[in-house]
Amino acid sequence: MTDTPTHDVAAQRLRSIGQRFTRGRRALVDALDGASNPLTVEQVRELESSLPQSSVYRNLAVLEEAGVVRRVSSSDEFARFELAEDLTEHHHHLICSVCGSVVDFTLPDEVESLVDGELNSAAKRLGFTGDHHRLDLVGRCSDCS
Amino acid sequence: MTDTPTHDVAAQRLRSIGQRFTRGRRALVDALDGASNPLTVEQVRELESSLPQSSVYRNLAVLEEAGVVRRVSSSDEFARFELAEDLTEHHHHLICSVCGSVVDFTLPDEVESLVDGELNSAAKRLGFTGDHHRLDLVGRCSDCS
DNA sequence: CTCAGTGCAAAGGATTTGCATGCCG
DNA sequence: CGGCATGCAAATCCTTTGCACTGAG
Repeated sequence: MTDTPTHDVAAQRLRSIGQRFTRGRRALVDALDGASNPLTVEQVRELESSLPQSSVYRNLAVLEEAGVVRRVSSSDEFARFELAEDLTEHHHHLICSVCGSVVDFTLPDEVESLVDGELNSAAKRLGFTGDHHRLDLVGRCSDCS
Repeated sequence: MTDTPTHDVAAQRLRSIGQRFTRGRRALVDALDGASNPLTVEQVRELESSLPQSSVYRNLAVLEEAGVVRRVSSSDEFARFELAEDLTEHHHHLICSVCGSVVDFTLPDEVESLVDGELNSAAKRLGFTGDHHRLDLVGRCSDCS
């Protein structure tokens, strides 16, 4: 078991910060890898046979630090997590302002390039060092319309 | 006193949801109006002679519901607030991933239109009703570089 | 053996809420 | 007067942390 490319990368990045790729962390990566949207801590725990929440929080923090996982903010009070973009694909989020649900979508490459160019020039102007952009559409999902 | 256009709009929107434009709420609007960036609750309280925090939270919630104020999420655990965009100007945020500070900036109109078009077509495709977009650049501010 | 990882339970901290008082309409 | 707004303090609830235990190397 293991040895999907995602597992390999996760293992390597963890190792590079002196951390192991344990069973619990594998479970987290698998849950996020299998989901098509960012997951809350509770959603992860439902998917992965009730891991203790403290371990989920702790390991998500470790995975985030290793650059395997990214924290996503929505409109509700729950933190959500997804795999880092270089393990998936650059994408954006539709965020429901009523229920907080988050759905992924992508944009054409030309649009991405244009946006990146504009953002970087704005950043430079303001003495900011850009890392990545965050482009979301806030509205209502089909359930909450 | 009062009767800046912003005050008028705020008063009207509050009235439309059956709420008053009280002194405390005026203070919040003034604080946000005077700032060039989104403010945390504590920052608001420093600016406006120590309003009680419960009132700040409660009134920001009311103002948000009235469409006068918008909640902004950063990379830290503090909620930040700014005036609604139609009371200011459409803009974006540079978010420092280290200290959580948020700085406003704008993009050329052509870019905005293009992005909106793309987002709306994606939203339609997914049964989502778009309201507004959120385009931020995450990186490091000059202090945290 | 050693030390990171785990899990439980308790603590932390931003935010919310209950309730008595005060003020605007 | 009547009801919304206020302010204090206490409660909430997501998240973090302390500590003893377990397991991999």
